[in-house]
Amino acid sequence: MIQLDQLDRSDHRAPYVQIAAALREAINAGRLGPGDRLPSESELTQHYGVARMTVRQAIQELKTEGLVMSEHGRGVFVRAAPVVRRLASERFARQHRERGKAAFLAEAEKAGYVANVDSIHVRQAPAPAPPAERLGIKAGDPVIVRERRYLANGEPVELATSYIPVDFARGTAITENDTGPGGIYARLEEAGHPLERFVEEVAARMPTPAERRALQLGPGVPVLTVVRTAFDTAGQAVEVCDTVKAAYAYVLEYDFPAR
Amino acid sequence: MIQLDQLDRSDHRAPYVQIAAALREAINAGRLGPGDRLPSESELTQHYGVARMTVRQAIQELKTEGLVMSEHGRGVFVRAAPVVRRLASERFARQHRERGKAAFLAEAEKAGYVANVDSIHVRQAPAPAPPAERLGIKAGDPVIVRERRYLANGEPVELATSYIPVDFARGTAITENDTGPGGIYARLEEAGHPLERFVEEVAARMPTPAERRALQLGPGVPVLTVVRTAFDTAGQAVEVCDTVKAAYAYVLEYDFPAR
DNA sequence: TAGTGGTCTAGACCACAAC
DNA sequence: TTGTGGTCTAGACCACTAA
Repeated sequence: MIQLDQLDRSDHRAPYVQIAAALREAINAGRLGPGDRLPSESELTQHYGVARMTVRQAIQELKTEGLVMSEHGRGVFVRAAPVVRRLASERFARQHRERGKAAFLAEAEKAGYVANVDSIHVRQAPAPAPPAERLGIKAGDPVIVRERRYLANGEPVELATSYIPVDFARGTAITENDTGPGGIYARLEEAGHPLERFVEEVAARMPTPAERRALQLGPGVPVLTVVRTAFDTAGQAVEVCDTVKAAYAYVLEYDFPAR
Repeated sequence: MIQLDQLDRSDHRAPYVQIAAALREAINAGRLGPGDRLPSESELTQHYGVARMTVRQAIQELKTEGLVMSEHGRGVFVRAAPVVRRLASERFARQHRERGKAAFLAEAEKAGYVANVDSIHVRQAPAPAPPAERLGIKAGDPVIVRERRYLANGEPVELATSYIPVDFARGTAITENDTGPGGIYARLEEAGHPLERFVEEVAARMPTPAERRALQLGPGVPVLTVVRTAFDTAGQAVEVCDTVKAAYAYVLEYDFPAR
């Protein structure tokens, strides 16, 4: 078992807080690396001379912080190091579209991981209020809804839902499962809507149970949400893309002038 | 006490899961609104006929989801709806600095809430590795470290730590508690470092216990982290600002061209 | 002072994983 | 079969809040 300090009974902090701190320190110092198993609950109860519930409370702290995850019958493990992907603002550069690459795939190629898309579901439906507002249409107006899930090295990392007013999608591959080289944005440009700018709204929250399942997230793991609105050169919003990303897998990078 | 179904002993779900589900449903259905107190632990143990730890585990679930927060000696309360603030990219526009406003205060004025800054702590110290790398200096080189906490309407919402190489700060108010009109960036520009661009790296994670205390976050509430690097017109990184924001209080908005 | 949540003990039985 | 974590019981004492 790894080296862990004993409890300091003169410390005003509760024993479970001290135990959690000792384990956290061991992880941060690298004595416990990604994927390593923590000492078992019975080892910890003996080492610290406390009841099992006290040890479990310490571990609960670390789970809530997203540092560790437990596997029934196997043990408690340090969460694997995040495969951090930087999504630079350039990821939507037109040159990628001209070369036939969609943004997620272009980024994957650069960062050296294997990207996949699955669960593609395309349908026409009435627009929900939040995307309708951003598109400048009325809630309930018909839109093409494209849902898909992105995987990196086989792990699900992002859920995305795009909303495109039917008028902009008619007669294009946007209504197909496979949108062809360059993806949705290439098709919109061909259809007379050259893109000028994007607006992204970034926030974070805890996932819903459905999102937890789809992204295979343990408890205590937050998600990043990004709502991107694409505008054409006429200033018209042509697409809203609502994404939910596993927070551990992403760092979003933005570059902007000081003016 | 509000209406709650009894346990279903034929249900395969654990009692604490059923109790959590019943309380969650009461919140979502509006029988328990924001700020309302949940039934006390003793009321719930009697109602469901279970041990106190079982009830506490159910409440722990809801805390992890960010639905409720507990107050020692008072009770467990449904969390109030978030007050969302948008921080547009323009918040660092030079015009604000010229008018003598720092970014946070300029944003507050626009959005109509009362902003405060407290716990300002300024010191000189060796640079930790992450900011040093972004500043293009060696870890351990001396930097001015400015720590502060931002409050909106009296609630703490953000912790910020800035790192400025001593060479850029010498002889300026950057080493003072009060940096004067326009803040750090105005002083850097006066000192011969006109700002050209910013890079922000955005991510989300669960807070550390210290961050939880400083931001008065319940367990199960994530934070947004933003690391901003400021570059002058010579392409030199002149400041790194590391911020931790209460996720419920922020939506970050970015605007960028399609190129 | 009464009621609330916070922490802790010392057991118990169960489900799951690995040998 | 052994060891792991998951769930639960029935108590205990403490710290905080409000009347």
